[in-house]
Amino acid sequence: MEINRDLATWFAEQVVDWYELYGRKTLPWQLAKTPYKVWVSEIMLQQTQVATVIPYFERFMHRFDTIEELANASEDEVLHHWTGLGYYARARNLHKTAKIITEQYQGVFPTDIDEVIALPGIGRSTAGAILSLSLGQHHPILDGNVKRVLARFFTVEGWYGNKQVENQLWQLSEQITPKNNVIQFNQAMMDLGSSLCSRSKYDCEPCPLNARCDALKHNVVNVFPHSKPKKTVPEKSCVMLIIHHEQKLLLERRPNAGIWGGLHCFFEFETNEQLLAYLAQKGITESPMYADSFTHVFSHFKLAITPVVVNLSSPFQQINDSNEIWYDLQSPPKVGLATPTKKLIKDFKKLKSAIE
DNA sequence: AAGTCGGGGAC
DNA sequence: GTCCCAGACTT
Repeated sequence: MEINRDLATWFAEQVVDWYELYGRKTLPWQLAKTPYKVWVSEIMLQQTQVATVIPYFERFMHRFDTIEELANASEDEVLHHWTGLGYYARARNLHKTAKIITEQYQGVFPTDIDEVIALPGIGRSTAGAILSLSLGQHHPILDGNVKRVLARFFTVEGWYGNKQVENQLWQLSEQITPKNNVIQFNQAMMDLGSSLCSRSKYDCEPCPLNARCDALKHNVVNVFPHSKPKKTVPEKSCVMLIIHHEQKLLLERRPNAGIWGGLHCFFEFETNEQLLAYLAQKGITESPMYADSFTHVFSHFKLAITPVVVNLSSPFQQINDSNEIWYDLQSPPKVGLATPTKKLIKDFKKLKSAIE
């Protein structure tokens, strides 16, 4: 879709002028801006709202104040600072990339867009955001906010999870992004998308683009962007084994591939029979105690979890699996925890007294 | 092109 | 309850 040049110029001017008056300028990653800060913020902000990110960002930057500091940390500690944010591959890729930058770029964040896109966890939009926002380089971006503004302004049909639709939106973003004032423009598009042009609570009256917005003109703002075709989410169930001995709980580190990759969790079994077989195989004779199950909800399925507590009278002689740790309730180790694990640890005393 | 990967906030 | 959010990666 080819955009009229005058329209593109007008669009950019409107957006930049609006930013000067109403845009966000004092978010934690906007103060004393560096590529490192913008990079960390962009990764945290993937599929995650600004308000949720802010406290995580502050803690993360306080602990890892340079790329080198991050590169030298253990993956467990990085995941520890990510606990509760979700999409844990983001944290592992962030750590991996910090090592690459330290080793291959002398600790300096690369400034070539193709080199940046080649880094783990950074795609075209995030790379464009980092280099434009921190260094003023001329790159278009296409996050959820920009997609929504463009889909409405140009009434782009179809769900933008679809590749065809996304390509079309990229072409629009390329044409609309101005050579001058890229920093203000890109930031403004995200601000606009998350405020006046939000999905449900949009407010067109004060919008700087309302004079020429196609969706507004045809009174169809509410149906753009077209939403994702829905389907029912599957429900699964599992049993989580909490092995307990003298204020210590046994956890295992999960493989990086799959759900909760790299995080520490209780032993998870699909069925109670599998759990009992495991106890028998380990020679554990103390009887398991069953607590009330609860449901943990993911984007793509639900998981009904039944906690099972076993009080060991004497601990295993040795832990021969390096992925297993005794989690000391008195002095908790800094490792990544899945949210249900964190909840179970927090509620452990209550849980225990309820079933004994 | 479709599926995977989280958790929380808004409604 | 539903939907969505400053997406990237695997298959």
